[in-house]
Amino acid sequence: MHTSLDLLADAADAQRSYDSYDPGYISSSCPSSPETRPTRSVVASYPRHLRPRKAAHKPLKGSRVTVKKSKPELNARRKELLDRAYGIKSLENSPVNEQQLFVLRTVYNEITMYPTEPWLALMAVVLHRSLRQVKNWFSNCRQKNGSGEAMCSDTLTDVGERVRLRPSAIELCQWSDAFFEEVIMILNFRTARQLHWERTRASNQCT
DNA sequence: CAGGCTCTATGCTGCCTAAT
DNA sequence: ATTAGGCAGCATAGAGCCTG
Repeated sequence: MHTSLDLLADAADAQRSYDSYDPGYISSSCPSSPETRPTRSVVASYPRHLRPRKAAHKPLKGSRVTVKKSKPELNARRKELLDRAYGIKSLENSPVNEQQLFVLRTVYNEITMYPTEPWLALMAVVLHRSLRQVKNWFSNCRQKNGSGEAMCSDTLTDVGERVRLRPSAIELCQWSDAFFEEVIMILNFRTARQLHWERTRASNQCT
């Protein structure tokens, strides 16, 4: 499997190679569909799923970022992503599958421990998890691994928004929503392909 | 089966920032 | 300067899994 930095470098090359960015290519039928996600609830006949829960947090209204200049198309794209992310209904307490875990860990370890809301929404859409689940995953990961504040530094995106990124990610290139999307799509696709190859090989060895 | 561990989700609190 | 809103950190609840 390629290293995470390889993937980032590939995405950086991809970004440099095209002029017009078309953000509409994320298909609703992404590889990590909900029916492929193993859930404890399914195994245990949904015992917890059917039980009443305390009220969830209110949806977040927007990340606290400083915008130097606004881009109507960027804002429209973000609204679309957020709408789709909020529309995802994941099973409660369902653990992330192998593919989702690899993508999330790569972002956490190689890019940022503090993704902005648009980036969280993008990951939610691509990985087919709810926005809150992705947000909780990062929150819990920081909790498990310590705050790690010193491991991320402030930097500015192409539209002047402040984000906290890993030093290695800052060195790579200028970050933007489009570039992050490129990275996630490549990462998700390669992970899906790799896992498919490994499963195929394992089943062939069994027969 | 009990106890410990892990993972996900929730509630609370303090801090920060933008708005007034 | 004050205030309101949002976020991160922390503690903890609850469920599943594993092991003895």
